[in-house]
Amino acid sequence: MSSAHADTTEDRLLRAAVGLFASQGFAATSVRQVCDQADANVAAVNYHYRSKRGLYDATIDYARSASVARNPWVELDAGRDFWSGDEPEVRLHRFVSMMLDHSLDEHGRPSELARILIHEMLDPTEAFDRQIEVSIRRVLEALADICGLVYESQSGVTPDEGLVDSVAFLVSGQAMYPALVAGVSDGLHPGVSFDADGRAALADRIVAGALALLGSPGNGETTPMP
Amino acid sequence: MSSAHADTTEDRLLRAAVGLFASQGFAATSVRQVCDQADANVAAVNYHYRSKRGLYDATIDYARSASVARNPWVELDAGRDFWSGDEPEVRLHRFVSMMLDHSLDEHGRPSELARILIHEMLDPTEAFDRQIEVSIRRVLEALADICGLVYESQSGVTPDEGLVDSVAFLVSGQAMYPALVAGVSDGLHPGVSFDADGRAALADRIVAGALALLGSPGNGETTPMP
DNA sequence: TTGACATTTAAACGATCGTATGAAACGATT
DNA sequence: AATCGTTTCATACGATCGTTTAAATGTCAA
Repeated sequence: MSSAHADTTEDRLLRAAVGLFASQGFAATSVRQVCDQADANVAAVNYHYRSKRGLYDATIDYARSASVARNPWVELDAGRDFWSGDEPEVRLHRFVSMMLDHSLDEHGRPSELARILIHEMLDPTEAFDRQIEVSIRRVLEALADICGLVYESQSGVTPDEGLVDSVAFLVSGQAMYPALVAGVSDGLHPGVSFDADGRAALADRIVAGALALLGSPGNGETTPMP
Repeated sequence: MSSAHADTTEDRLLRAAVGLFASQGFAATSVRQVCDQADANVAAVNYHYRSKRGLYDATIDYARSASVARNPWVELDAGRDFWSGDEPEVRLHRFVSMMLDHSLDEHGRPSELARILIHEMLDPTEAFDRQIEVSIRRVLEALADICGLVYESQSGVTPDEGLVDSVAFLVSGQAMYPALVAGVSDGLHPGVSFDADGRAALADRIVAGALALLGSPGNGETTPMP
């Protein structure tokens, strides 16, 4: 498989920018840094993207497209009905796994998109209101929706919104945290790995904890098998 | 009690720096920004702290002292024996509450120390190896220690390190996440609040999830004791 | 080959960066 | 009042910032 990057100046700029913006944020990354790493002239950024912020906007779209290409958000586009054939617990597990797959790349390193999102949450730029917030909110709302279905299916009554929102919040924190710590995790958290196996174990435990909070049917009972 | 900030130039520099470094990080914060906000001359930083990084180091110590003064890490200094009179579950709950109190200030806003730590985890400077990593690791090790005690007290056997490390990791993620999202949380997570009541509810649920993973006796029947 | 257009280039713009300098202002001790 | 060490000040250094300009180069239809 030839992943065959295009080698236009625009693409080289984007590929350099996504790494630098992800690791340093917008303000701390200089146009010259990007151009040096992309083997491009300093003026290339302003020619192809109008300004540094134009490049940043394009970089966010690029990072998101790449992340979605590797790992589509099937639950988001499908709405509440698409997966209705599956039990809510299974849907929750798959959704958490997807969140982890968006937070970490295939090598267990933090994904560039996730790092950009974290930078924007820590120190928002104008891109937050324009591009970031909406996409994050869609994920969180879908997650809360699934948590509500889990609650509903286990207790039979309409969900307690406070509990469901809290659980969705805690689950999203657990799924986002690896993207924050994986970059320096050689030192911290020596007992946790973020490769495919580690991610699967993590997803299992995040879901187990969430199910317990949402009123799991029992510890010793059978849990749904995928 | 007169919290009576000293009004020396050094203190004004520190108080301005802790806010700016917390919200923008080291690289994106300029010396002139700090001096303007502190009503000090541009040369004041280099006179009192040798360099921008000298100010940054002093700022980290200042933020940590302030955080510890508001909320001491009793579990950290006490080691394994001090609280041995309490049940491990109680110790875990108190420790999680302390982590949340270090992540958020009294108004439910992200604490400055926590934001500096997150910036350092996201984009480490030399201060990470020199000051940050050790202090984070002490907290995480204490947390893992308590999780191990919980596991031990509930299953009666020596802890499974993989499970205990994972739970400690997930708990730390849940306790750190509010510091990341509280700054922009007016939009995201509308159903979750970070005031005193919200924090208490959060701590309850984090602990409940952790206990479920560590094998809580409470849900169904007690797990067999050898 | 010529002409029209797209892209790249070297060079420079003013602004701001971290830092350094030397003189002025200050406070405490003779 | 004179002196000395400490702190603040205006100012400036070289480097780098984002951005702009005009000329050089590449591309391709006519």
